[in-house]
Amino acid sequence: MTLKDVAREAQVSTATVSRVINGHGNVSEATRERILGVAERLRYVPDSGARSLSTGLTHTIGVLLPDLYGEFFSEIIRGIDQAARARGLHLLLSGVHGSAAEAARAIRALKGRVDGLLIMSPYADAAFLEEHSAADTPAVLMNTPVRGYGHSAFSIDNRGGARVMVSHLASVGHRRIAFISGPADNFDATERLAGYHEALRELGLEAGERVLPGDFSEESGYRAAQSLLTPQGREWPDAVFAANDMMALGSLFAFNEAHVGVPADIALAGVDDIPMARFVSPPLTTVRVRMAELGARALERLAAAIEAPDAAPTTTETVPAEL
Amino acid sequence: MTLKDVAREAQVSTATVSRVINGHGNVSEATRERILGVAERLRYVPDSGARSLSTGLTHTIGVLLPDLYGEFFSEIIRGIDQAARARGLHLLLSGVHGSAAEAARAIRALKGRVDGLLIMSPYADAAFLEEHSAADTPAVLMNTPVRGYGHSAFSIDNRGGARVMVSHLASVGHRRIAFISGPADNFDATERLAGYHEALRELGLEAGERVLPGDFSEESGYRAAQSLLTPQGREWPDAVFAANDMMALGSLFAFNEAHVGVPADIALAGVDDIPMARFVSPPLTTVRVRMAELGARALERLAAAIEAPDAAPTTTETVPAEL
DNA sequence: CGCTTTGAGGCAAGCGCTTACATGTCAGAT
DNA sequence: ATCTGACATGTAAGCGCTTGCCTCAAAGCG
Repeated sequence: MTLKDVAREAQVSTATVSRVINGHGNVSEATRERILGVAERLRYVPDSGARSLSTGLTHTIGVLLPDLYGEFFSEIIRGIDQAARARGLHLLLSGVHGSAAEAARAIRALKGRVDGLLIMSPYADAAFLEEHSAADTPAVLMNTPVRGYGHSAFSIDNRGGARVMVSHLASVGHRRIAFISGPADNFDATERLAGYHEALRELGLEAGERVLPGDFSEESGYRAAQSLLTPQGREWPDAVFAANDMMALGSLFAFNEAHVGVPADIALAGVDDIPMARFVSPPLTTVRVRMAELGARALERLAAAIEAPDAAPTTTETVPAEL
Repeated sequence: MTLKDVAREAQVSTATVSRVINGHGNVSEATRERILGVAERLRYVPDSGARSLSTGLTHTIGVLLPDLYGEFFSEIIRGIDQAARARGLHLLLSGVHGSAAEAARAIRALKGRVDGLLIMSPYADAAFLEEHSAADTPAVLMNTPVRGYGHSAFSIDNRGGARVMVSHLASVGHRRIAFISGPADNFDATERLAGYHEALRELGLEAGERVLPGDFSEESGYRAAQSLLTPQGREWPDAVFAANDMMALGSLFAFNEAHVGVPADIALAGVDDIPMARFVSPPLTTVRVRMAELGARALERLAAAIEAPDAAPTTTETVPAEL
């Protein structure tokens, strides 16, 4: 079952068998076929582990993701897998839940198993990688707060997406646009909030600014909407823009309960384009993020970096489309 | 950066360093600490690839999944990952879309990289594994049509789930229960249909039997429901049981459009417990399948088989719960 | 006809690590 | 004072594969 067995059986040296298996030249057609025959008969399958040791190439890339929940991640993984398959690469998947220490351990455990790293983790900044990953292991960061520093990074254009949505709401006539924010320690959330602020400023709509607290949960969206409806002397906004779809859904339920018409009385928008957004009535206006594309592009970039470790590392952004 | 470097620097043989790194005894406390110090200073990280070669253990298991779409798979992966993490195992993920040949290639490419295989694929029957996978590589099948034959297998209890749902519908008084079936070549779909038939027979409700064609798409559920409503001389059923939630949703829209009250005029049920089922109004009655649990249990079983290749292989089923 | 090419294939040195076995030491035991 | 272990290390043989370099003979050359 090893190279050596095939060599013995075919009466040649292991070198020749190796050449045949790898399609390197300098083997006569006759022996070539004999060896192929023997290999077939013996059901020889090369041991990729051993091959990796001697070539230094694993054709595998390590993927570190913070959590494996939901549509969001399955989309990323799908994109990565698709691109990897096209390039003949394998994926070593690692969910990193906890601390930076756990992330570090995960990265170290990958030494010698992967040719490169695809990382989405709050801890993965340049210093962290410098510290825990071999210098010669290319890495691409996904959706990370930090930029540049010798590693490529792909991020969702949260800020831009939020601005596009605000512009859209403004363009259909809304002036007082409220925002339901996400967790303050969440990168996506703060970026979306920043985009909201920027857009208001640009459009001169600061007067209608109103930010309600939220934590990405449906529940928090529900509460935020309710707080909006209590007659506190302040007028209702024309539109409510939630930092994610779940909160938008929560708001929708609150509005429904209060018999506030959407979009008749108040417009409602979210971010994420979760499948559900399409199915509620009225369908939610939402910003789509093409996660699969993000994953695929990150993989492509990594693959390129592996093949030619001299291409300039850039920070690029995935552009979200309005839905 | 290799064992040898550490050995040289610490003025000992590689054997001793190896012993220290792996915590094998017979090393004096003094050298032990010296070596640890040097390793730290040199930022030595063992090459797991090389280690695998010489120990024959990779601490990695290969996961073959047919498709990487949606909640369904992210749940399976989450369950697997969780169990793997608990056991210190890594996951080599491989999406297999196309033919049996592709699946075979994927399996062979894993030779020497994994200690075991977790497979969900229509092609993966015993003969297939026999043919393409090394005899000494344990494998566990998930949700596969074929049973036993020396490999453990975990399946969703589609049949039982369907029966439970039919019983439930019957117990709340429905007598004429229609079924919207899934693709005829889909294992899950045919099992659910079989469960439906069985339950009707057991309950003596064959008279109300009615099977409508569907293909798991929302669209097909919509059409099925419409076909039910056209006055063809036949009475409406009391209840409609769709082979999956998407079709149930489609039906729901059709009923809403036709101003047929759910559940007032007709009951509606599905299978899968997709998140959306909770959010439509009225919430769908649905059968839940704990995919994460399935994945986790399959991984556990595989891990056990790797550690002790002599445990009896069994075919077990995941039990779905009514929601 | 002697000499350089060239194609086919073998030799053997790794890749980085583990581990059975051998060696050397020193503290008791006799 | 000699012997016997127990303990701390070193030696070296792999694990399965790749590859630079070398050999050998047949073919091409003037």
